Amino acid sequence: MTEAQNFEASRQEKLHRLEQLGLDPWGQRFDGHMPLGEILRLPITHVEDQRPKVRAAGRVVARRKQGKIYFVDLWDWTIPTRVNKQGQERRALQVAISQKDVGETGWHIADNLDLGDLLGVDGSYGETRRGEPTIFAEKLTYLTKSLQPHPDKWGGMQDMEFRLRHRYLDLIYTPEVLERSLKRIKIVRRIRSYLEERGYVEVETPTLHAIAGGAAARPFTTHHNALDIDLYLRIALELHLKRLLVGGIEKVYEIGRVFRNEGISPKHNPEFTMLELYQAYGNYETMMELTEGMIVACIDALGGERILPYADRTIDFTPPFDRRTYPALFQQCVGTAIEDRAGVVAAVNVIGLTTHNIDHDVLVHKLFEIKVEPYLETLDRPVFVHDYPAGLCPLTKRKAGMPHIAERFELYVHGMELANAYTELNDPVTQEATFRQQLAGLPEEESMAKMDEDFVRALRHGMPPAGGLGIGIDRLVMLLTNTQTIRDVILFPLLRPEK
RNA sequence: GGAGGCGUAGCUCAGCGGUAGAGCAACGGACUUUUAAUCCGUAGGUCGUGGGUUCGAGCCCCACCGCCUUCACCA
Repeated sequence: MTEAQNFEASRQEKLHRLEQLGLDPWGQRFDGHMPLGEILRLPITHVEDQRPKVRAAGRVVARRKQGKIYFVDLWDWTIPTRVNKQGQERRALQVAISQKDVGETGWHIADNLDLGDLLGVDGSYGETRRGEPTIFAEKLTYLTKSLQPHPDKWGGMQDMEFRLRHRYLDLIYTPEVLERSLKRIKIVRRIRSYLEERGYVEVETPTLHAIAGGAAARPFTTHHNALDIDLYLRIALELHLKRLLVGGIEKVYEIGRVFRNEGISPKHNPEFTMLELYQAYGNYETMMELTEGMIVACIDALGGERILPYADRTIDFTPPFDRRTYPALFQQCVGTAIEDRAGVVAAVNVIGLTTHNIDHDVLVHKLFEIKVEPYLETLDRPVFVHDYPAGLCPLTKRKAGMPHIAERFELYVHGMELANAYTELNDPVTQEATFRQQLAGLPEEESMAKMDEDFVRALRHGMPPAGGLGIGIDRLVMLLTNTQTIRDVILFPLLRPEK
C-alpha cells in the first residue's frame, strides 16, 4: 500500500463513518455564518452566559486534543494575521469542542475531523483562561470532507512549482498570496471607479483578430473551423478602441487580456492584462495628468503610504512625478544628440553592434536601452520619459514643428515601463504611409507597422484628435505590492502541463 | 532557444559511494481550557524518468522530463 493510498484510506474510512451516522460528508446549505475576521472583532465578555452567539464556517487547519476536549483551528479568507496574548502569530480562530457541550453526534464529528475539512460551528464567542479568542462549540455541522492531505501547517508551501500547481492551497497556506490577490482586486476596482468618475466608459472588444495589430509582438494563432480562417489572439486593444473614437465614444477604455507569443520570465506571462484608454480631443499631456492621478489613487486605495517598498529599495510616488525628455536623457547618458547621425553610429559601434542598413531611430533606441534604461533603474521616483524619436512610433502624432519627434511618453518606475501613452495619429494618409513603410532593420514581427486596411478606412471617416494610454496591470500590481515576479500577481500563470 | 541550479515520505528538509533519515501530517493509546500541547506505541519511500560506471549508486557520468535563476525576445 502506498503512502497516498494510506492517507486516502484513512480519510475514506472517516467519510464512511460519517455516512453511517447519517451525516452528509459533503455538506449542505449553511446560512448566516459570520466571517471569522468579524467574529474576532466582537467584544470579549468574561461572563460565560453573556457571550455572543455565533455561527461560523471555515477550514480546519490544526487540531489538538486534550482528553474530552478538542481545539480546532479554523481558517477563512477574512482571517487577519494577528499576534495573540502568548506573543505568537496566529492566522486562525480556534474552536473549543467539549464532549459535554456538543452531544454524541458532535463528538463523532470532532473524532472524524481531518486537517483540510470544512466545518460549521454554532456556539458562543469568548476567551479561554489563557486569553485566546475561542468559539465554544455547541453544535457542529460537517460541511466538506477533504480526501487529500493538506500541506504542513508550519513548514507551509516552499516549492514554487508545487505552489503554482496547487494555487488553491497556496491561497490558504501562503498568506501573501491571498493578500496580494485582494490588493490586485482593489487596484483594478479603483482604476475603474477613477475612470468612471471622469466620464470614461468601459467596453469589450474582440479577442480574436484577423490582423494582430496595435503593438510589436508575435501573436498566438488559432483557427475558426466554420469560416475556415486563421485568426490571431489579440496583442493589443488599440485598433478597436480607436474605431470607437470614430464612432463617437469620446472617453473609452478596456481592461482586458492580451496574448503575446514570447518568452516567459519574471516580468512576462504569455497572457497578461492591459488597460488601454482613449480620450477624444486630448493629447499625451492629458494622459500624463490622468496617469499620475490614477496611480496615486490606486496607492491611496491600498490605504498606505505613498512611499512604497520595492525589493531592497523604495519608490516615492508622491506627485508630481518627474518629467524628462527622451532627447535630454539620451544626451545625458550617451553623450550625443539623437539627431547626430555620425555620433549615434559611432556610439553604437563602440558597443560592438552593427549599424549597417539599420534605421537611425532604431539605432538611437538601442542606445537608449543600453545606456539610458540602466540609469532609469537607479531612480527611486517614477519618471515620465517623453518626446520619442518618431520612427519608433508609427501610430503617434508628430510634435508640432518637430517632424522627427513623436508625442509619446513612457512612465518608468525602477526601470520598469509601467505606462505608455501617445497623442494618437488620426491622419489616415500618414497612417497608411507608415503602415506601408517597414522600418529598415526590423523583422516584421518586431514592427508596429502592420497594415490594417479596415482601420485606415475607419480613420478616413474622421477620428478625433485624441490622447491614448496603455498600462500593464500586472506590472502595476507588482510595483504596488512589492512583488518581484509576475507569477505572483497572476493567480494561474502558464505552466507546462504535468507529464 | 542558450547558460547555471534544483528534483529524497502527503508537506518542510537532512543525507552526497557502503543497511533510506528527522519534524509536521497519518494510525493506536493516555490526558476537560490547550497554544507549533505533551507522553507511549505504529506505519509510511521504484530517492523525477531511463540508461551507464562500480563489488556496491539519492550520491559519480550521459540523456530526457519538470521547476527556479539568468540572458535573448517582449510589456
